[in-house]
Amino acid sequence: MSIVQHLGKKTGDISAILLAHYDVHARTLPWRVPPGGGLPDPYHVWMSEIMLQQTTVAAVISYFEKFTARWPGFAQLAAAQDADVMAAWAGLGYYARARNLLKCARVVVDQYGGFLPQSEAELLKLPGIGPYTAAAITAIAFGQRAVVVDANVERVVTRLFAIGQALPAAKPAIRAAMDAITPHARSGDFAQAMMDLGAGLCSVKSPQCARCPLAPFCTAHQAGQAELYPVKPLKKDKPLRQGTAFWVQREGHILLVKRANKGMLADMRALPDDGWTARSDGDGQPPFAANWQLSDKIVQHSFTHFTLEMRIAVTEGPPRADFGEYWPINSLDKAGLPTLFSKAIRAILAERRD
DNA sequence: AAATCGGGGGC
DNA sequence: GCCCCAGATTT
Repeated sequence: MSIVQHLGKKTGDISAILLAHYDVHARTLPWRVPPGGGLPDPYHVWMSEIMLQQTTVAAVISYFEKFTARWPGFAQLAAAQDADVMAAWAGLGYYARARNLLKCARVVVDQYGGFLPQSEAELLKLPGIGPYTAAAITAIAFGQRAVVVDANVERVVTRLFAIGQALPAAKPAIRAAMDAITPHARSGDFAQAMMDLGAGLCSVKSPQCARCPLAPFCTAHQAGQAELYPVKPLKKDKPLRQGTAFWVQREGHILLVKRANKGMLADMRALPDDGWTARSDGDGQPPFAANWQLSDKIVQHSFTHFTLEMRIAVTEGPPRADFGEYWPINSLDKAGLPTLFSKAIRAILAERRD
């Protein structure tokens, strides 16, 4: 018997009860309008959904405010300088999203008259918009029914129906179950209600089933095993890589470079480095011959699939490098550097204060 | 199907 | 320290 058949007539009860709960308990977020307040601005929905990919609400809020204040709509964003957008995204991570954000805004302006297409299939063709984001925009911004599945929904649904298959193999079953409980009216609110539930009561570690409006429907809870779902795949161990970054100082400025347009931290402004990657250590070779002094400070930074220990070599005065740009030390916070290099700079400046 | 791609918050 | 997060894209 399939999950959908097993649900029977309870599917409507789940959405009705959860929506009633959402009407009272919805989180207030900058990209939302209160329940019953009509549809939000599609530009805001799109912007928030891109920023929220694999990123917590708490980390996104200030970036959302900054971006929408500086670029209030698709037209303004499409006209922005690439480097300005990349710098504004600095610190949020997954920088391919920033490049795709800009690409997408330009496609919307050039090919869609400045408005997002309203069909899920058409949204799916746009840069940076995958199955989750296309469904979320369709439901939340345009009020059309769509089946929205993110990590919160995966957790809530696997618990509701005790789906014991491991991720990612469980995804088709999860989607089928979400499809079965998604209402035709207010499917956007329903999706957000499921996400609020996953971010709050139905948490990873210690779910608060006693306060959950869906507890009467929840198979995992009834078995006292909510925290066992979803079943995750074993994760591989992260390698430790060694690398070096180079601090080239001249007359109150330091040398910054633009990283390659592929791979780690692509297109971002950065300190020169010795070519470290996720797969191999750097070669330790500086960008040019000089009197290099190796700092005692070592920056440790953990990425998704490896950890980097980065040493910092310092040189001052001539020779002048014939590449990159010299940036004023006292405004390095405005250079738009990824966190790894911000850490390195803080380390050197702290060393000098000591 | 598996690997790649950041960073911070929670515990 | 480890786990996770409003995933998409490439390999």
